[in-house]
Amino acid sequence: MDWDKLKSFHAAAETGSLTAAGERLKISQSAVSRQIAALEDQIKSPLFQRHARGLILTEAGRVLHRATAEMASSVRHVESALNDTGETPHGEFHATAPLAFGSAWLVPRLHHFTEAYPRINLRLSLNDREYDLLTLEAECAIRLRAATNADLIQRKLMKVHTGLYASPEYLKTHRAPERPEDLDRHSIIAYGDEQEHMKGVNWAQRAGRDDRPEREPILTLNNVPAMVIAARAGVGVAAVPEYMVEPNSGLVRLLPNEVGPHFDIYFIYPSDLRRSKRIAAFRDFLTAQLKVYNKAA
Amino acid sequence: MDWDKLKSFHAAAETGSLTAAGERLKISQSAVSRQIAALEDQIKSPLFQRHARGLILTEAGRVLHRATAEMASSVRHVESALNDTGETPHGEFHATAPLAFGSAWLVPRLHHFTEAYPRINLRLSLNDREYDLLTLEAECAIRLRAATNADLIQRKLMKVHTGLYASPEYLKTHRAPERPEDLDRHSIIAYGDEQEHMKGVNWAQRAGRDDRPEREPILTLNNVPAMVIAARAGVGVAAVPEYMVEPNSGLVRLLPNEVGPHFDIYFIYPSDLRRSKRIAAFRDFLTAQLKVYNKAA
DNA sequence: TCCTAGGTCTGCAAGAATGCATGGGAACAG
DNA sequence: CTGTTCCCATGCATTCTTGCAGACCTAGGA
Repeated sequence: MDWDKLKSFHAAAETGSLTAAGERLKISQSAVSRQIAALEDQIKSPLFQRHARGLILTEAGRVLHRATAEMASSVRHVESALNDTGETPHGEFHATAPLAFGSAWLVPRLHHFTEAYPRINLRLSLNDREYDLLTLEAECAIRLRAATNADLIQRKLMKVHTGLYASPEYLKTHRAPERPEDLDRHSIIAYGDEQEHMKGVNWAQRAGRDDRPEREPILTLNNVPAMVIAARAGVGVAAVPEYMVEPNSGLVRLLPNEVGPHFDIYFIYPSDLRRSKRIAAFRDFLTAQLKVYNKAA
Repeated sequence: MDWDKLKSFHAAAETGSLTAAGERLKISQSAVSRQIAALEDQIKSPLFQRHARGLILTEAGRVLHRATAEMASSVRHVESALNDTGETPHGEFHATAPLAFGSAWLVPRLHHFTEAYPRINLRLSLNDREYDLLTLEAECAIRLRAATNADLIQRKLMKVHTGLYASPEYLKTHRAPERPEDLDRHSIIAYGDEQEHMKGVNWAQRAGRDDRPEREPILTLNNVPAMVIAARAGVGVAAVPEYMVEPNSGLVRLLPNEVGPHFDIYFIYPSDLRRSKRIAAFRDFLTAQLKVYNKAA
């Protein structure tokens, strides 16, 4: 059985299309098509149902996909391990972070990392879904939730508070609230998504409402940076983590003495990579930047 | 990273030579050479020390080999699983058995299996080393020792007794013993190997010696079928399992009323393959043949 | 109903990997 | 010390795979 064909099959199974698989593998779609045809020929049974919008795995395809997923995981592990030879950390390094934290806090500080470790090729996936660290879908993650798996090592980075923000222009027409109850006469920008665990930030809807039902938001977004943009554009009041708002960013903090909801941010990586120089480098970078950030606050 | 090249590397790492790897993969040695050169190029570090008699893995090579071994295991698992679709058992099937039991007992009965399951392509490895069933180095094994791993399912096939045998020609010059002590004046054919666990059969050296040291064998072999051949050729007295000697095989059983050492024979397979039709077929064949064999005895 | 978008399959020329034959080096036996 | 035997590396003709371009199919919207 031809391992390269299995690799092509794997890419097709993951992406759900021969075209996308070809792009991922940097070969043509026709090559993928023929490789998979050859595989199907060999095991004398189709691996995909060809559908007008892409591919659906057959039963045999699912069986094969489980195996190729293991193989892909092995490959990623060994690539990671081989990048940990030598003195200085180097090689491709794949990290992931939540969209909001990543774009607002992490990315503006990343140059400190890239300058300190020029031989590391960082690939940062900003994405709120949880990558599977055990199969090294990513080598480390910054997450808003602690991991439960014992094979993952985690370290709490910081506790984050949520603040209420609005633009000065908005506040010209809506007087700034003095007590949480005053939010009743404000336009609320809310966070909303399928992902329940992000709901913790919707403080603006609850603050000062006690037993009364939540306020109806005027705008619901599934993207925290977009909430900040909306607030800055004068749409209304948004409750977002403090790190989303730089000191002179043109947003005014409302009810600064109210303690909003808070949550923790974790740095997580598989215990296999305990000795990884690249992980250590990234961890050191994070803690150093946190120190600076906390001192400024 | 090119999975086919990893396959070539794996074959080279396992066989210890590019030439042998080429033979196993049915490609030329030069192709293997170049694929591995390409890999070494990619990770910028050699995978083998080229030696006049073959290859020795470097540190990086060992790391990579662990990964490719996992991949190879995944491939074998999925090949096995894909062969278990459909109604009738079919496909390649790899079993292993001890050399002696396999050649003397199993092989003469195999035609019943091959005739009953013509769509199974049986590959039987007669070998006293223990194949790793968990990585499907073989799909099932007949062994003289119980397995300790919980992921292996085992079933005791039979209890085997050891008998003392010599040829009629030999007995013309050496009177047949009437008591175990009489073996002192006989030539002993012994079993000896690095593998300690096979030593149980060396009854001929101990029988009737109580506290006295064992008899010195006149010939030591690491191959039980060869012991039978030696006994048949009149070299001396050999203690071998009963199944090694067919009723009218030209060997005489000595001291038939003495109970020699005995051991158990197990049929073992990984619990993953609990539902494998091919395993079930082989197990059924074995139990059916055992029934016939025990009835005859 | 037709058109578009997104996807897969196929013919043909270009390009990459293969096999063969050869060269060279290291171990081992005589 | 020399011949022999295993090995691995490399040049060249060949084969196989790839990429490109276009045909074809189906779902969904105008």
